[in-house]
Amino acid sequence: MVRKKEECGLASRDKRVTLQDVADDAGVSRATASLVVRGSKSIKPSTHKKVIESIEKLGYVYDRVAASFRSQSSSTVGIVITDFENPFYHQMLTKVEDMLYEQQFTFLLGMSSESREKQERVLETMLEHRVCGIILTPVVDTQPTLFNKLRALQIPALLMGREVAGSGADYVGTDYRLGSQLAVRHLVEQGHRRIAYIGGMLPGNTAYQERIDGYCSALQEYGLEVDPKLIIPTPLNREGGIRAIQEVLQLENPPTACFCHNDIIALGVTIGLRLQGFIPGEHMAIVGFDNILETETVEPKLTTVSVFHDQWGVEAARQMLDRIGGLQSDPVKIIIPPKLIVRKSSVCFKGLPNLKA
Amino acid sequence: MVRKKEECGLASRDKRVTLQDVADDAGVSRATASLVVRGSKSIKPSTHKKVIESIEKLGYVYDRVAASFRSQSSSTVGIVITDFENPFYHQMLTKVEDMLYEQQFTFLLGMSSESREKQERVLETMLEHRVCGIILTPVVDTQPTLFNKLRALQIPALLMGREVAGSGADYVGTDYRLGSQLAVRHLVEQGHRRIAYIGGMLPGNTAYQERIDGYCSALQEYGLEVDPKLIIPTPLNREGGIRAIQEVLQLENPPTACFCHNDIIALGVTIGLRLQGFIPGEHMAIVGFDNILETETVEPKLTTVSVFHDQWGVEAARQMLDRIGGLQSDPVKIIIPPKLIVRKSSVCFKGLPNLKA
DNA sequence: CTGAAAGCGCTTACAG
DNA sequence: CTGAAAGCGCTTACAG
Repeated sequence: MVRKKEECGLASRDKRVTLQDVADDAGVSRATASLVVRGSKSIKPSTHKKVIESIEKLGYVYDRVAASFRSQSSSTVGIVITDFENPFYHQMLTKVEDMLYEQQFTFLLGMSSESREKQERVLETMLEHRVCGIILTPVVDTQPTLFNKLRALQIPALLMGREVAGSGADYVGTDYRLGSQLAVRHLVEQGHRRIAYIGGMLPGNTAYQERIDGYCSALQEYGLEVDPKLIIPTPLNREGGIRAIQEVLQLENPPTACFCHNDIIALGVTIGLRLQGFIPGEHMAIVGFDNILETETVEPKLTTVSVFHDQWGVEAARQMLDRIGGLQSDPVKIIIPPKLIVRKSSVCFKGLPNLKA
Repeated sequence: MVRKKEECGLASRDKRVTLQDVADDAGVSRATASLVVRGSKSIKPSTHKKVIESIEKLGYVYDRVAASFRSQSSSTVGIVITDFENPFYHQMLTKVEDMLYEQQFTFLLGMSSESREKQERVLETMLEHRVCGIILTPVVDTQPTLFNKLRALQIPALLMGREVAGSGADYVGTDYRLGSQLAVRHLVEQGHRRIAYIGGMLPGNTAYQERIDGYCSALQEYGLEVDPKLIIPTPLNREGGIRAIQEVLQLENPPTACFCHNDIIALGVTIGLRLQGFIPGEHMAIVGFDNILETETVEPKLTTVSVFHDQWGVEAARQMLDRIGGLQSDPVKIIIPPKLIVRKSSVCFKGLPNLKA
């Protein structure tokens, strides 16, 4: 028996089922089928049913690429993070995913690895994919010109945690200055007079600068002097904390408390103290920043400043959805207030043993 | 002065610059411009230069949606994970992102939250977006029928860490059975005779079942009996570890060592021991599974089974790229051999103090 | 190496 | 509520 090519099993399997096929099968027009697929209310129930049945029968898969293309719209949001290791992103991404998903949006994820060049290329790729919005944790030295193209294409952008002056983008973050003040005030109230700041110092980056400001101003509130020797720059990871505390312990006149840039560093400080034979908390008070999960399970539990990263995700998604919905306004700054979480690491201090022994 | 609408600033800003605009500006045809954009070798350098200049001048952004649509191809891979909290994913995603990015692929990320229904909907959305491949960590009770549609559409799928019998998908994982054997043998060699297994027991899931098998068979190698009371099911998180060790410590005849389903549970066990006044490692030997970063900074450092999750990412990306490239073959199983990493938590045992005191 | 024409699978007015 | 026609911005043969 001779078959025409279109009737061959192989040929038909290679061919995608289209809305036209569904319409033919259901005995309606393509336009009608399209309305059914998109859940229009103005379709007779009996017609709706027929079309749905044909869709199931034929295994039709809606082609969003074609739909986006035709309507020149998009349901894809681009999210660019610096890396996957930082626990900060997990709560944030979980919330953002949840909320965007609810509204039928999908997201493209990119990673900048703290490289300005990679960030630029990732962003360009996302524009090529016609995302309808971008949520970005900018790398440290991001220039405002990065956002020129986004503005020209009228694609809303939202920055997370790090501001870029002149970007014209919305911003979600916290008041790092206040957070640092809360931490340092608490330590002073606990009786500490010499308090180290352990963390990065990247000039021009607000998230860094504000912490230092808060640290200094809180000390000054109590008439305490800022000793530059107690400001210890270090890489923002566990190792950085371990190395920094070794440095601290060798100072002429060591501090009795450490306020750390983030929890990861504070955990490094905890480890580092043990490595040197000290008891974290008892010999040296410690306060972190972020309130990651590990702060509750480390011994001693870590006092920290919670910045509610899950809330950042909620606000970022909400604001982005508003912008995608067409909201026109000047750039918005959403600041989630930080809160001090007091745990054992800052309230069990017994004094430093003689270091020079 | 009367202007035609097309000449208005506003109208032209709303209109996307197309390849035709670039071609017009450069004085070539659209086909030529298309070749330049896609980096064809068969274009005169002078023509290439003219087109590139026009692209920059006009701020042209390549429209991948249109290109994908026309060529009926795709450069987007879908990745579905169960959640963002598990550190397992971080190394894996980092490698996958890197390698796909090198090859000009982008990825859509979805989260199943261990819900079968959500997993199904996320997958459907990805198909609608015409991904060219799917990398999936399936939820525990995933049915092989989930993959029928993928097969019909000839979209390659790859499973990470959990097999689904009959799925027809490629698989990247480790030998959980061997990993458990390595851990338990080590504990027996250290003199332990009563060794608990703390972790989930989800029947039908190979990643779980294989661990139990390895645990039992290693004990039997040494002629030790398997005591069902020492197999403690618990949620796969820190709290689960904390609660499980409390249970263990109340047993009539408690074990002297715990082999844990993963590092997070082992960290919970460590915390739990301290909470009860015991010294982890000295009073109870502990071995984890995964080799996450935290195992090196906890006190005592955690002995664990490394399964090289970064290597999973490399292999998954490589295999997926092969499939996307058209590789036809039966489903492949890529097994990364596990390795025991001995640290302090399993080699400083001094014996359990009298529990019933 | 370049140009003219067709078409990917939808959505969008516009009639009926 | 339904149908016929146009077109989104590219790529793909096919001639020249």
